[in-house]
Amino acid sequence: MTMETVESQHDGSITASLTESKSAHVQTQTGQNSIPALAQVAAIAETDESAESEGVIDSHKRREILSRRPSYRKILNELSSDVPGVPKIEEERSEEEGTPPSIATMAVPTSIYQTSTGQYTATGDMPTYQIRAPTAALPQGVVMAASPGSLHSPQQLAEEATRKRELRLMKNREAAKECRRRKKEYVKCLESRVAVLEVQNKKLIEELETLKDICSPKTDY
DNA sequence: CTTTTACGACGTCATGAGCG
DNA sequence: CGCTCATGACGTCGTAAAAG
Repeated sequence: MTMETVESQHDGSITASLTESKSAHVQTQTGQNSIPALAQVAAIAETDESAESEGVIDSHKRREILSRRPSYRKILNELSSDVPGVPKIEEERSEEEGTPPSIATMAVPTSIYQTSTGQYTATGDMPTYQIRAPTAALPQGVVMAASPGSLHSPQQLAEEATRKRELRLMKNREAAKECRRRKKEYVKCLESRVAVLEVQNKKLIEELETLKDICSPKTDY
């Protein structure tokens, strides 16, 4: 698929500013764009007229501008500390924090799937995914057993590399799912906060009108 | 009924942040 | 400094709804 289709890509959720991110992507290959980051870019673009008038945006600076913002959890938790009404994104792995990540069966909080055999079986109506069957399946439970120093033959090295790759992919897969979940939660919280603030705003406006009526005597003559 | 479109979810890659 | 985690970007797939 070519790149121009990206524009019409419908990544439904929050990739509203693909054009912006594309330009950033081209320049810095970071592509680390986000909504708050965009806001920052806009804000800085406003205040940093001089730099822009020179026509040269220091790539390093741009990099900083586009650098990754704190995680959703951080933002939301900071928000929630300011505003009592905003719920926190809960730390769901608080208990299994100490457990090594390379466990065969992971205690996924939502219990969406199992990873015991490299097969991702979704419960409910979710589709079933299968990891591309590696030539040497992950030796579940003995992950990280062999140290690189003990490997000799190229084949062993290749197997080790494959195993490491599969492990990394599996972890990243989980991380991506979790990240999306948090993102959705984050958006929901923001939406609910908007609703609350709108109500608040409306009330304040009404109050203001009432006070105006009270304080300003009728000027009938 | 078939095709098109929109959307959500996923897997993977790249990369910055943070930690030991 | 290397490693792991978090997340944006991208491409793909499945599905529901609309259009033909």
